[in-house]
Amino acid sequence: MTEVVTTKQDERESLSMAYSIPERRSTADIIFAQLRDEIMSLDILPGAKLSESEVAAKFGVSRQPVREALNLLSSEDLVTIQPQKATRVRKFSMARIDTARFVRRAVEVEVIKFACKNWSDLYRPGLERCMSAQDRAVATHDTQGFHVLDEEFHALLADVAQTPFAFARIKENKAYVDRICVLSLKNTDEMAVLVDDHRAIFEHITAQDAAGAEHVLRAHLARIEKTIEAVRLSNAEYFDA
Amino acid sequence: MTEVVTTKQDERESLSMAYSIPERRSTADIIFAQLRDEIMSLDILPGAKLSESEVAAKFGVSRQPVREALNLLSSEDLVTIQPQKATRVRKFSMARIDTARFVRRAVEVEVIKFACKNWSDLYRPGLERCMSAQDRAVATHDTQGFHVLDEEFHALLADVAQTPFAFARIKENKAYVDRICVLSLKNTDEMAVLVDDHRAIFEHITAQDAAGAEHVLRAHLARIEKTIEAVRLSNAEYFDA
DNA sequence: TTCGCCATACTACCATACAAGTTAGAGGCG
DNA sequence: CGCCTCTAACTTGTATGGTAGTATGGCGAA
Repeated sequence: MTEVVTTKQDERESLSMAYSIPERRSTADIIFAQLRDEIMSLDILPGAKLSESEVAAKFGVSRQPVREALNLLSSEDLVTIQPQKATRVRKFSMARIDTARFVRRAVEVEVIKFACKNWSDLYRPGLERCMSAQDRAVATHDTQGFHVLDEEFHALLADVAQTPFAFARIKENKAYVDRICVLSLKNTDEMAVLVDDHRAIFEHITAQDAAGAEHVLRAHLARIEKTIEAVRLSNAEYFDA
Repeated sequence: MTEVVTTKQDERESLSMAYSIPERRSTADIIFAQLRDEIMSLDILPGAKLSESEVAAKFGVSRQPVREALNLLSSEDLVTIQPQKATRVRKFSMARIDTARFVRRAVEVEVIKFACKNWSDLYRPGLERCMSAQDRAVATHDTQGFHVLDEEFHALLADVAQTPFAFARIKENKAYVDRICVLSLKNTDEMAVLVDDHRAIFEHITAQDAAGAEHVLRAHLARIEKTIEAVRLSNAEYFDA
């Protein structure tokens, strides 16, 4: 298999796809992906120190690839590099959160409009199957599975809109907010409300009612707010001043 | 190369109202900024090879900081790193262009809505001064200056909307498209049309007419399309298949 | 001539060593 | 006792050598 000769961009793209992770990657890429996962899942907490030497020892490699990984994480604002001092996992910043939510909302509102315009019954089975699966996830209290299905639903919307590229941006900003919500225990009632939202959005799109779909979507995306606020109060130590 | 005190980049950094990231101005950062400028201004053309050794020799430093700079450029999709083969300046991709335009439009439409909602006459002098300066730039055929003022105008809109953070995203995506338009000679007539758009947007915002402002903004952002198409035909060698 | 193989010269990648800045703590001095 | 200072142990930043993978050009054989 000489086909594994992919460029760095390809590797990282495939990471965001979450599926089909290539095997042959550079050491730096592996460490980057690993650290990123641990930061996103809060296995490494905000504020934690990430010494080049320590990480290098942990992975059994030299400092160089670790350094490159940390540089990339820094470019994603996941860590802060203080020269000659320390590298730390960046804490949550309300400004960053607001930006992420703002951009995500803006992009997805635009996506919804295209989805209404391009609606075809060809997309109906996929969306209905996804929502049914969400019902089952709620019934079985499968928060993990629901999270995956929720993301799939929004990906399907982007498919309908024929703007799959835009979903990458939605996902980016969604991921940052989701990282915070790991700290919050979602109960089944809240999940059920989200499924209702999905159904309402679906109905408006099938009716090609852009204004209605937008209205529900905005309310849908606003629901996360009280969760964020709760986490901010209960876990203030993970937030920037 | 250790005594790096002040460069012209410092002032440009201070312009961005971003977060208070401690400025680390290492050799790698300088090389990154320099290469980025040269790529963005097309001093280095798409497809050109960027060998670690050559760049290192050019700057009189070792390969390591150059390598880090290239990694960061790679994370911004400005270069492609082909392991053990070469590192090249990435060519234009229509998919990437469409994504950038889509996101920019989505975000700025949202910004405009907030601007209408939050309008106050306090913002009037700044915007009027900016538009007057644009008139002068058109009159003196100062395309360079117009470009700066155009960006300032859209930044001011974000100020009105009280979403300065969102402008960072607008600027990111705007920059990618602007890079292409370097290849196109803007004539004064086109610039005058853009100023008219700005005035129309301004009027709608002062009247707090969100729908009207959005309509003009969409038309405004669509004007670039024919420029892109022209460049794509006249400079096909800089585009990906 | 044309095809296939191999040596060679390139590339990015990784490891190691050294340099320079920061912080914390021990110890001397007022 | 309290404060200042200096040292030592961290940290990240840079330089350099060596390694593995890739493309290319030349040579030999069909």
